[in-house]
Amino acid sequence: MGDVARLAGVSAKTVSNYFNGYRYMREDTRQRIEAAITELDYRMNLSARNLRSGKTGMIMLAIAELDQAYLAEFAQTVVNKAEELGLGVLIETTGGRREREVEVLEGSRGRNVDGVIYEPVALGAEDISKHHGGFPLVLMGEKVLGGPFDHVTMPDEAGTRTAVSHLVDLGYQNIALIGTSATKESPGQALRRKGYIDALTAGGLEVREHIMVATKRWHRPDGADAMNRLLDSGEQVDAVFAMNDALALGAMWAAEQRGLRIPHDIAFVGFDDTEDATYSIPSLTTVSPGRDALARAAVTALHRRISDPHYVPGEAPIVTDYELIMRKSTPPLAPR
Amino acid sequence: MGDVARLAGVSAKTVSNYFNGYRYMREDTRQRIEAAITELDYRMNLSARNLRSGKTGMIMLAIAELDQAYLAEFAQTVVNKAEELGLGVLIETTGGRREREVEVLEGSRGRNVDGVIYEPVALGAEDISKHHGGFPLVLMGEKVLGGPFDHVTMPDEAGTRTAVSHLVDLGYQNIALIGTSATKESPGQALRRKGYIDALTAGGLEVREHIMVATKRWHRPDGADAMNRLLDSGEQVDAVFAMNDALALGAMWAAEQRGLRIPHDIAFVGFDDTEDATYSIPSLTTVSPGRDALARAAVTALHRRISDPHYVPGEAPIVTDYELIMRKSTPPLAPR
DNA sequence: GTGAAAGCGCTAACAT
DNA sequence: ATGTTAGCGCTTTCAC
Repeated sequence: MGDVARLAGVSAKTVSNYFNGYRYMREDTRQRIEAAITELDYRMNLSARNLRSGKTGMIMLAIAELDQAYLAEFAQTVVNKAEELGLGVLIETTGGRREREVEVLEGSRGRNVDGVIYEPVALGAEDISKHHGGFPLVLMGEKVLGGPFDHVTMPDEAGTRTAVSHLVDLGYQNIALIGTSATKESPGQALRRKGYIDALTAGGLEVREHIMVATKRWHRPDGADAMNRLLDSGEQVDAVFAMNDALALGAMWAAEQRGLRIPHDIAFVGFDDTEDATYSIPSLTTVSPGRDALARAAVTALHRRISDPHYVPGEAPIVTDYELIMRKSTPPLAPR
Repeated sequence: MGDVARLAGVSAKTVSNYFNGYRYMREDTRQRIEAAITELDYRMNLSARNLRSGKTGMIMLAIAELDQAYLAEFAQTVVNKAEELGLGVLIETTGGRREREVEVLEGSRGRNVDGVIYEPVALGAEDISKHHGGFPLVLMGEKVLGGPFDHVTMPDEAGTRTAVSHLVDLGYQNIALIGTSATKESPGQALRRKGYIDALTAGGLEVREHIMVATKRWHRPDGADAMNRLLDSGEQVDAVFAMNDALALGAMWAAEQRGLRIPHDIAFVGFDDTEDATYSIPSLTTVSPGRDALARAAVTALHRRISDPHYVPGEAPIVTDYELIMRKSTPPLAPR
C-alpha cells in the first residue's frame, strides 16, 4: 500500500481511506490512486487488515457433511448470501462426530473468523455452552437455554406430524419410521420422532417400536439397508416415513429391488424436498422445510450480531414455514 | 501471547516455539506454557501469524455450484484432505458465470489464501493466463499451455467414448446426447462431446446434430426439459447419453412421465457415478471418474506447490482412472 | 481533505 | 534452550 501511496503522491492513510469508502476525497486524488492501483496491480493484504481491525471478513459454516443434498444446498445458499454481504465462507465438516464437533467449537479457527454457523449433531446443549469460546455463533437446531446464540431451526416436529398425519388420513395403518438412532439422538432426530409418534397417536394408531428403524447415517444406502431389515422382520408395513429424502429414496429402491410395487404395495414420504425427490420414479411426497429462507436467516442473524455491538440474539428460534409436497409416492390407499 | 509468556515466566518467542513444534524445549518449560494456555484459555491470533509468516493456512476452492452432487462430493473430499494437511478451505461459487470467474481470479481473496483450486467453466485458457494474479493455482480441466499450473482432470473424453461404445455394442443405433451448450462450451463439455462423436463414428453410426441437445445447466430439470424437447422433435431415439448423472436422471424421469417404459423403450447412461445413480429406479449405468482420487490429488499438488519453493508444476495433467459401471438402465437391445 | 506516528500479535533473525 | 529486536501492512488517532 505504501507503493501505491508513493506512486499516487499521497499518504498511506489516503489510500486506506479510498479502500474503505471514505466519502470526502477530491476527485483528482481518487483518480491518481486508482491509476496507481491499476499500474501496480495492487491487492490489499487482508491479513494485515484483519490484524489491525480485528475482523476477518469470513464466517465459518460447520456442518456434518457436504455430500448430503440438503446440506449441500444449504451451504450453497449460505455462500451466496454471505457473498452478498461481502463475507467469505470457510467450510468445516464434522461428519457428525462428537470429537470433531468439539474441536470446531474449541479450535483456533473459530476464534479467527467473525462468526460461526454451527450444526450440532452429536453435541448436546450443555456441551455447547461448555466448549464454546465466545465468538458469535448461530446454531442450527434446538435452542441452547441461556446461551447468547441465535438459533435457526427447521419445523422438524410440525413438518413430520403433518406428513405422517397425511398418511393416516389416506388410510395407511402400518406406517414405519426410518432414520432413528441406535445411540445418541440428534436434536432433529428427536423432534422428527416425536412428530411421528404424535401423529400416530392422534390418528388412533398404535406406536410399534418394531417398525421404527435406526440408521447409522442418513444416506441412500442406509435407507436401503433399513428397508431390507424392515422387510426381513416380517412386520406388516404399508407406508414408510423416512427422516430425509435420501433415506426414503434408498428405502424405495430396496423395496423395488425385492419385487414390491411402489407405491401400490408401500407408500413413501421423505423430508427436505431436495431436487431428487421431484425427479424420482415415482416422485416422492416430502416436507419442504424452507431451506433457503433458513440459510439466509442464519447468515443475516450472524451478520447483524457481528456488525452491531448492541445486537442481542433473539430468545425465540427462527423457524421457517414448511409445506407438505404431495407427489406420486403416496396415493390414497385402495381397499385391499 | 504476551500474557501466556508472562504467566509461564518465559518470553513470547518460547511460546511461539511451543506452537510451532520447536523440538528443543525443556519439559518443565513446556508444561508451564501448557498450564498458562489452559489457564487463560488462550487461542493464537491467526491474523497476526498470517501477516508475519505470509501464509494463511487456507486454500480456496472455486467451483460452479455446491448443489450439484458431483461437486458437493468433490468438495467434501477436498475439505477432508485439506484438514489432514492442516489447511482450511474457503469455498467460492461462481455459478459458472464468466464475470464471477474473473472476479475470483482477480479479486483480493485469491491473493490472501495460500492457493486456489479452480474449476473454469466459462473461462478459456487464455483468459486464465491473462487474469491470474500469480498465486499457486491448481486447475480442474484442460491444460493451460505454458501456465505454471498443475491441472487435474477427469477422463472426460475416454470415459464418454467407452460409455457410448458400450451402447453401440449393445445394439443401440440412435443414441442421443444431452448436455451440450448453446453458447460457449466448457472444457469438459467439449471433451465429452468429442468422446461421443468418436464412439459413434467408430461404430459406423451417423452423427446427427438433431439428437444432440443443449441444456442451460446440468441439473435434473435441465435433463427433463431436454428429454421433452427431444421427444417432441419426433427424432428416433433408442438410447440417451447424458453428460452427467443429474441430466440422465431428469431425462429418464421425463421419459417415464410421458408413458415410455424405461429401460425397454429408451436406455440411459450418465457420467459421474454419484450416489443417486446407484439408487435410481432403474439404476443408472454411468462412468465413474475417480472423483475422490482427483480431489485428493488436487489438494496434494497444491500443498506441495505451497510448501516447496522448488516445486515445479507437472507438465502432464493428473488424470484418474475411470470405470464404466453397468446397471439396469442399459439392457442389451432386444430385437424390435 | 490529508499526513504522521503508533501499534495490532505474531515470527525471523540474531544473540546469548 | 531461550531471550531480544525488528517489522509484516494495514488502520486508528490526532494533528494539520
